Amino acid sequence: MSTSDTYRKIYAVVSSIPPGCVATYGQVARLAGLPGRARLVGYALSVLADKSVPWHRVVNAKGEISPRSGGDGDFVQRLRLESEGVRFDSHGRISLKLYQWLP
DNA sequence: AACATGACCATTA
DNA sequence: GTAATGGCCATGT
Repeated sequence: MSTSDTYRKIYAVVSSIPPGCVATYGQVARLAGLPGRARLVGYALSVLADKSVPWHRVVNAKGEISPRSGGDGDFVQRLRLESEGVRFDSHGRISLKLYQWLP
């Protein structure tokens, strides 16, 4: 098993998140067979450049968008989610109770 | 090989 | 509600 396989597994799980739903980093890690490696999910997405992967549907455990080093990333993520029907509350957070993906 | 960094999470106080 | 701590591991210097 090489590291690329691990990344592909993560991308596969993220790609399987249905529109209008979100998943947390820890959740993606678990579904990818990597319990406790939530940080790798974040890292995998940070180096991701594949537009076919809906990375914007992945948020942190607080239901908030994680700030990133890139430029417009966090801003674009919010716009994309709202475009899919996901609503944010006054605190800029998502109601996981309503939108979290339950496979 | 060692060290620092990073789109994180859960627990504890 | 906030703050600090430990665990996780790929990448680049």
